[in-house]
Amino acid sequence: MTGPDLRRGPNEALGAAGPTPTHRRMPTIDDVAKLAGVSRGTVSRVLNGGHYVSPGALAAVQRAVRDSGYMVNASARSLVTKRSNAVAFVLSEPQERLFTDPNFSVLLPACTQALAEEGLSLILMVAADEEERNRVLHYVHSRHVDGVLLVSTHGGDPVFGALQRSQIPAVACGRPLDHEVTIPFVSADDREGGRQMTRYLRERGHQHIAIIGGPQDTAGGYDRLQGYRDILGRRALKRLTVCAPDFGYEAGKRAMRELIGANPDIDAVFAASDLLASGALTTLRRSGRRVPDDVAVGGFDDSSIAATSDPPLTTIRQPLEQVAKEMVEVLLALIRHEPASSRVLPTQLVVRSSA
Amino acid sequence: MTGPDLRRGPNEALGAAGPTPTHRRMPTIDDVAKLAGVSRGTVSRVLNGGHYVSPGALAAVQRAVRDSGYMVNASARSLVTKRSNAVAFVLSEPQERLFTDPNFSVLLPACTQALAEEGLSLILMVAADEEERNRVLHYVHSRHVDGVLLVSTHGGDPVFGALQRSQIPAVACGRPLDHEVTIPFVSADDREGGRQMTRYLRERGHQHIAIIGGPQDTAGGYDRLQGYRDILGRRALKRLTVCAPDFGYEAGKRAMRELIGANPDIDAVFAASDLLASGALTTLRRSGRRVPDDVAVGGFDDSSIAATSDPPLTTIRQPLEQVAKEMVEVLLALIRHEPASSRVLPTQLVVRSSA
DNA sequence: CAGGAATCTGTGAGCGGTCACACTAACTGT
DNA sequence: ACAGTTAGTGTGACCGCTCACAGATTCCTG
Repeated sequence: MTGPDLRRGPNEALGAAGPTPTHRRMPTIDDVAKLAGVSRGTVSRVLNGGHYVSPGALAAVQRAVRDSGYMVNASARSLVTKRSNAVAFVLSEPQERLFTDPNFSVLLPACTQALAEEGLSLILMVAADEEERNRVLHYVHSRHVDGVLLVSTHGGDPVFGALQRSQIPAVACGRPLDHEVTIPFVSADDREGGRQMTRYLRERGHQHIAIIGGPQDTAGGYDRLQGYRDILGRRALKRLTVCAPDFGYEAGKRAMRELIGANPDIDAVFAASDLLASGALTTLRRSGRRVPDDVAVGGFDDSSIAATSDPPLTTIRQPLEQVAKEMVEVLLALIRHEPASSRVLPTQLVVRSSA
Repeated sequence: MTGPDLRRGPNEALGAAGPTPTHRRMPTIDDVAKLAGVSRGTVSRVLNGGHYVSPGALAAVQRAVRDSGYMVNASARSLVTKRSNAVAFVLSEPQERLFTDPNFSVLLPACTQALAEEGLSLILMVAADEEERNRVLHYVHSRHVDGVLLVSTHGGDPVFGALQRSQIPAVACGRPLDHEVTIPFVSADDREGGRQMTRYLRERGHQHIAIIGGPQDTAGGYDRLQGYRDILGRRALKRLTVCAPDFGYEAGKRAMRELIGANPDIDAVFAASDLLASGALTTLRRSGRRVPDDVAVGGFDDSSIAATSDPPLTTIRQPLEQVAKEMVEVLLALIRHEPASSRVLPTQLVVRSSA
């Protein structure tokens, strides 16, 4: 005997913006069942694919759902299915990165998008310091989320190990440098990208091709430099190489200053990121050199600033939207206990005016 | 890598992946209770503040929690408390904005941070088109989240109305232009900011101060232009005013071209965003004008590009970290059914080299 | 036309917490 | 001494859903 809907306020306001003082109780699956004249089970079946439901019941339930404005209660469902339909996007980096690195600004919405298409939502977490890292780990471990998308460039990040130990489905963005880490990853082919740009600069006839490498404790920084060396071999002199401590604009300015100081007849520079390249551009302009006439500049990422810098940057395109999509794919496979492995996506040379 | 695939049956049914066989069952509150030799209720009390618990029981429970690796199940808790401890960050804008607008890159992590400090997590949602908007609304309405942080600049956004009708706690970033909208908001004082910059340019002795206004269907675009007019009054000639269709770089380039076409003796420009200013810079450089000697340029936002553009931009600082913090404050008040109202934060002139 | 398969439906038993309530025991004040 | 607090505890009733199972139809198919 299920009692009728008592103790609801007399307030029947529906669409109107009428001031409803107390929270109107949300209709439950039982309300819908009663309204449709069927059982809980049937409503549930309709809600989960509609298999084994007669056309009549289906229609009745759908109408009841519409009429009552019913929405399934996520907590109740998660409680029994043990699936939260949410994924954590963990940024295990100092805060500034989110501020400055344009790559996140495309990776993040792309992941949101790809997840949304699968009915999953993205929970953003930043793990800059020890305390935040613990909070994130605690959160993840208590099964708030079905999986983790991990963005951390620097090697030796403790989050990798912790995640790995806890058996939670996780995918990294970019190849983890730490060899102990077996979490699958998705990344662009940084090394080949480095080769592409270096090859291009050499083919354009440049004789003194310098490189502003990224931080060597990141896969991107390391691999791009390797690609450069793959092409130039021993011709890649020490004084043509500077490694920046980060991928940012200021670092690019400084590195470029160092380079022209050490080697004034440089006629080309490959910077390991667009931001570095943009900094290099500034230094070159201030030193009175014209780009690309005196010095050609190549970037990496094809981020938004590549097109808006002056001159627009010739760069290596990282297919970040694709990276996001595949990260989600791999994570989904992991969540479903299907086999999944790391993926490396091809890069592409984008020629603009700077080289 | 994971070992061979041991799934039973090739069933590919939707969501019908069986109960995960390998997962060892997470300890429940009953396990902890048994381990500590107390009842469920006592454990629950410990978990929720520890009031009315004897020191002995407290210690026993804490040890049991530690030993068993227990973590509370969020779904179970949410089911009864009706609180999800999550907040949606809804970006109701075309995708590109997240890509290009540097403001989001500071607002977003700042909100994440502020929420995390209150034990809330941030769920990122992008509502670019009709379909996505419905998905977001559906999500929010089904009480997945306790509240919504809404970022939408353009007036007439249907999300406002929908959110308002549904009685869900919500706070907007930036003043909604639509007068029907009563959702509280937090924003910088755009109008006063516009006055500050215009006043500064006038005080520096500039005679022909133009403005590149933002889109007039956004509060920022509209108010900054009003601020400019507050100072210049009728001296603000039509041919000194151009309104860009968005706050972006390209729009700035184009607008600047229009301005110098219509009025070659412009000696100062106030751009309604740093990105617009940056575009103006490019056009000015190409037209052979020096900044700030020939033309002074003022921006707005004090975003990351302000410091890295060439020359560095004199601009108006929006306290976005503060905006984020106060948005969370207001939202929290709303969630707790405490009174809360909109807040407008002061802006600040930041002098660099461009003006 | 019997009988097995396939379709459709309702029911009860949880999922893992919280919370109100009842109860005990020790501590008050008069 | 007795009632009245107050601290500390256990219990049962949910919260809203899914899922396995059993029962009831209908649909073949030999």
